[in-house]
Formats: sequence, structure tokens, C-alpha cells
Amino acid sequence: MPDRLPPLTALRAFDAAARHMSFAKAANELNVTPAALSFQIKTLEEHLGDKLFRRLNRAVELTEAGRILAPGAADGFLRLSEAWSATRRLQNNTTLTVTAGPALTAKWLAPRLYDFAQAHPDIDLSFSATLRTVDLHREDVDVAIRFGTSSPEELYSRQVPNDWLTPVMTPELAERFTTPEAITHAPLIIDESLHFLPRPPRWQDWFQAVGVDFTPEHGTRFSGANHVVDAAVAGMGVALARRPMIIKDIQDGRLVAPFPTAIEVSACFRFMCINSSQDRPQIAAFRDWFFAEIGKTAHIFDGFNVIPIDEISDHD
Amino acid sequence: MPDRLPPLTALRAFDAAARHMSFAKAANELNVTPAALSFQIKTLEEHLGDKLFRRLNRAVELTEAGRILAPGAADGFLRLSEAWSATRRLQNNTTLTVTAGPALTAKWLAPRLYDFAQAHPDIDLSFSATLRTVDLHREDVDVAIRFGTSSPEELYSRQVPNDWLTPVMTPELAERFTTPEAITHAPLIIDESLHFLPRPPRWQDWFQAVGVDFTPEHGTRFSGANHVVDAAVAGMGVALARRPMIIKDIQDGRLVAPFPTAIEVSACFRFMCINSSQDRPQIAAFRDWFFAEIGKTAHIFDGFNVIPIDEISDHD
DNA sequence: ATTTTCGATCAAGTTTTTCTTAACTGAAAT
DNA sequence: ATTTCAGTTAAGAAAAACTTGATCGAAAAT
Repeated sequence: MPDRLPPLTALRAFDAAARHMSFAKAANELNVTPAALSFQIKTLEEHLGDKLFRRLNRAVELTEAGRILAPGAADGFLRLSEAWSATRRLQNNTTLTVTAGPALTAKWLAPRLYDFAQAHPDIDLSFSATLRTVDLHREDVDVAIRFGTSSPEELYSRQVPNDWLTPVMTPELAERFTTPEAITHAPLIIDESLHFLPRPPRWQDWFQAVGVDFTPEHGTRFSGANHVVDAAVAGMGVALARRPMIIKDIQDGRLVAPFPTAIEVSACFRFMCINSSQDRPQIAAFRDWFFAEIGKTAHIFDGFNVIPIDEISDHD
Repeated sequence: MPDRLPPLTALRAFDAAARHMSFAKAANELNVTPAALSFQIKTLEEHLGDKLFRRLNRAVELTEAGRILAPGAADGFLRLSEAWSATRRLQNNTTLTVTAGPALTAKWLAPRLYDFAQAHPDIDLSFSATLRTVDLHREDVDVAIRFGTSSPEELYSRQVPNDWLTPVMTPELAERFTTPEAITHAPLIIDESLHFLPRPPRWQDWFQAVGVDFTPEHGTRFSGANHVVDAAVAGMGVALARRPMIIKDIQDGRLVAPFPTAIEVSACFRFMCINSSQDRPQIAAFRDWFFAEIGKTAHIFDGFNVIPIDEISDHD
């Protein structure tokens, strides 16, 4: 296997040139003179035995060989630089990058993040609210808080306990609808954010849990769990909403959960980071703070009867 | 973003050392002295600001940082070397690497390959019979002949016409079973190699195509299309077999296809190679030979009535 | 218990690679 | 017609990578 790899500097020069389609810009990116870059490409072409660029009068374009090499080279260097920056990140104990979904961010994290920042002024926190799957090994993200049924292999992950749903409404509405039976006549808000689950929680499940046989036919539907709560706070109706999303509004009195019966789904949030990075100072600090905050609200639903959804018969 | 990438030579030295878990072996791989390699690792560690290896008395082990970097580095260099060798392959017009599934290889390609080798003594053919999906952009394979419903994006692909199924048997058996009705009493061989299709072809489909209402309840099943044909050649029974798999045995008289009715499935074989590599001499030669060979056998089933499976009603 | 061996390291000097400067080319833009 | 721009070339300078040969410390061998 002759020449498994050409000189790497030359290959990197080619990568930059192919990305910019310009030797001058590539030279600039690599902080060298155009002459040096030109020479590197020439070296690489000699190793290959064929041209990689066709030199036009005022531009360059890739040859056949160049088109084959360019994407692979770009990909290879991308991986190297991802790995390198992941390694460098390990040295850095002052910044922390966290990602979570938009709903949890809006309803749980955002209102509390200021508290964390106050308690840890040394940590430079950066936050990314997205549902996109992030690869902790490759992207510049330290911690992901994600909702799902199973914990991923090869990652440190810790479950967030108590994800269940219970009806919530404004205090004003609660005065009008005082029993589960009464709720059947209330305007209902339907949370569709868990519809990807094998057994999504529905209003009829909760009604059944409290011994009322009722399947709602109308209701305002939202696909984002935060919008469900926003609608309930606005007094639009009664929402069967998820605990993490309502806890703040319950604490602040904007919502009440008058019926101590909740249904528990088969999935939950998880705090996740790369295995063995859970002990880096800023990650450990965030983790401890995160679970301590959760602990603080544990008493709020004392006495609630939480019923796993699997124990509710599924008759449609 | 300071230091997007460390010196690449140092990174490559680290990669080799991490793979071998030994500086000496790594130095040997890279054809340098252990001293040089040791120095490279030291350079890399200085760039990082932390140790990558823990030096034990007679061995080395990765530190936390090393464990983070190693897999990404290995992956990155692997991609680079794949891309480089793919590009080098372009320069080489004397070797040709082809992959196809075991069935097509056994029943179609293998008997004909000698002919190709004779006609092109200058081409150094290497062959790989596997069902594993190969990435033509990354692996050392020029041509893949694969069965499927759709042609892949970003690849040159050309369909192999006429993939359909018809009953075949030995001439001896054909004397005993002379009509489609008679076949219902013959021992049947069932080809399960197409069971992954949305509408797999079954015996009852063929019977329906010839106007016989019969759903076989017994039959010997094979998951490999070549074994189906082997069983038929051995006289085990009547097989509803695929054209490409039987053509050779039909030509040589080991099998006959007495009923000129065939059912066509929604998938076919395709000749595939990287876009724009279809004109490299050895690939063009193989393609031309391949489709010429197919053309040679076109007349054999003249007069056959080929019915698309979608036109046969699907009542179970 | 001593000696040997092995893998890693260090220091000094050498080779090779890589870079810069500065002059050059030729087509496109003005 | 002149300027400008992108790339090239050549020669020398700087930096990187490598080798040699000595050193070190613990494991393996005796």
C-alpha cells in the first residue's frame, strides 16, 4: 500500500482551496502566502500523479480527481477538528454549553437560569434551545437535556423523576369547574407533544383514572408543551399538562392543579453528557444545581396519586 | 477560535500511538524513530496544555483527554486516507473491483467472468460477493451490482432489464408436469429472497396469472435465490425462480421453463458506480461487457408474457 | 538479588519540509 | 492601453521533523 496518505499539510491546503475555490482565499485562511499554497497543491499533485485543479485564467476549478478528493478531505478534517476541539473543551472549566428542547427551556430552565448564573459567576453559560439531535461527541455541546423512553448507550445519563400529567387551569376557572365531572363540560386544551410515544397520554386516560367515563370530542390542540401551558395561563381552558412545564406557573399562582390524580408516561427527561465528563467542574455544578432545583419542587404535589399509563386500560 | 487544528504530523503520531498503545510500534508504523514520535506527542500535549498519555513504567495509557481525542482522530485520518485512496484509484486504469450479491455472483457472474478476463487481459479484476452495503465513495470498490427498488442518488446507475420469475424444473420433471394445473400437484420450491419487497412475488401470484386459483400450502423454502435454482437443478421440484438466476441453467439445458408466463417485480438489479467514473476505461469495459452479455440472452424467453405483479390482484 | 531488556525520554545536530520575498505571467476589468 | 487580479516560479530563510546516541526506570530473566 504505497503512500497511504500524502503530506498532510498539502492535503489541508487542498481542502482549504477546494472549499474556497480560490488559492488566495485558502492561503489567507491558513495564514500563509499564496505562493506557499500554490506550492503545496503542486506537491500534492505530484504525489497523486495528476492535476487536482484546472488553472483557468482568473480562477481555478476542480478536476475529476479533485472532485473525488474534496468532499472526503473536507469531511476528514472536519472530524479531526471536531475531535480536537472536543479535547480542548475538556481543558476549559469556565464555559458550559447546554441544550434542551424549546418547551422545557421556556417553562423550566429559562426562569431558573438566572439563579444558576448568580450562583456560579465563574461559569460562562451558553444555551441552545433546539429539538435537533446533537452529537455530544462531536458538537460543541457539553450537556443535553432530552426527553425519551430509553437512555442512550455510551453516555452518562440521569433521569429526571416525576414526569406526569395532571389537569391545570387558572384559579378563576378552578372556581367554576370544581369536580372531574365538571371538567367534562370545560373547554379542554390538548397536549400533542407526546404523540410520538407508543402510548400517548390523552384526556380520556385521566378521566378514566378518576373514574369518569368521558372521551372529549372537542379541544384546542397544541404540539408544543409550552404552548399548552401558555394557553392555560391565558384562561383558554383546562389543560392536561406535564409537570415540568407547569411547576413554575403553579408556584407563582397563575395555575392551579386541583385534582390530586396524575398519569405517568413511559418516557422522561434525562440529563446527559459524555461519559466521564460528568465530573468536570462546570458540568458537575450544573448537574447538582439542576437536580437540586428539581428537588426543591418535590413537595408541591405531595399527596398526588400518580398512575402509570400502562395501568389504565386502553379502550377506544 | 485559536488553534483550530494542532500540527497534523503530531496528531497523526498520536493517532498511531493510540491505536497501538505503544510509542515504539507507532514509530515503526510511521517509519520514524521512537524518539521522533515521543517528541511529536510532546508537541501535541503542549498545544493542548495537558497530557494525552500517562507514561507508565513500561507502557503508556490514555488520559481522559486522550480517550476523547483518540476515536475522533482515528476516524478523521481514516476518512482522509479513504478519500486519498479513492482519488488514487482514479489514476489506476488496470484494476477493477466489483461487488455483487452471492446469488447473482454464483448464478450469473461467476460462469461468465472468465470470458471477461479473456477479453480484457490488461484489466486486473477483483471480485467481492457480499450483500453488505458498500459505500462506493469510501471503499475500495469501483462497481456494485445491487438489487433494489430505486436508484440511489448521487450515483451513476443503470438498470438491468427483465427481472421476473417463471416456473423452472428439470427436463425430466417437465415431462411429468405439463400444464399449470399439473404444477399444483408438483413439489414446489419457494424463493424467499424477495421477501423484503413491499409486494413479494409468491406462487399464488403466478398461478393467478395463468388463471389457476391455487395457493400452495407446502413447499421447500430457500432464502437465497441461488439455492432455489440449485434445488431445482437437483430435481427437488418446481421453482418459481428469477430470470437472472436461471438463465445459465436454461441455456445449458439443466432446466426448462415450459410455461411462457412470468411475473415481474417492482425491483431490479442495477449496475452502479460513482458518478463520472463510468467512463474510466476498465469500468466502461466492464459495463459494456456486462450489458452485452445480458443482451445475448434476450432472445431466450422470446414470446414470454411478462405480467407486472401490481396487475395481479392480491387476495390472500 | 542481580542483571538484562525494553520502552520511553532527552539533548544535540542534521535533514527535510514549509514558508516568504520578490519578480513574473496572462487574461479580465477599467 | 493600462491596471488589476489570481496564480506561478525561484531562491533563500525559517521552522518543523527526524536521527543518533546516551539515559532512565521498572519489568522480566537469570
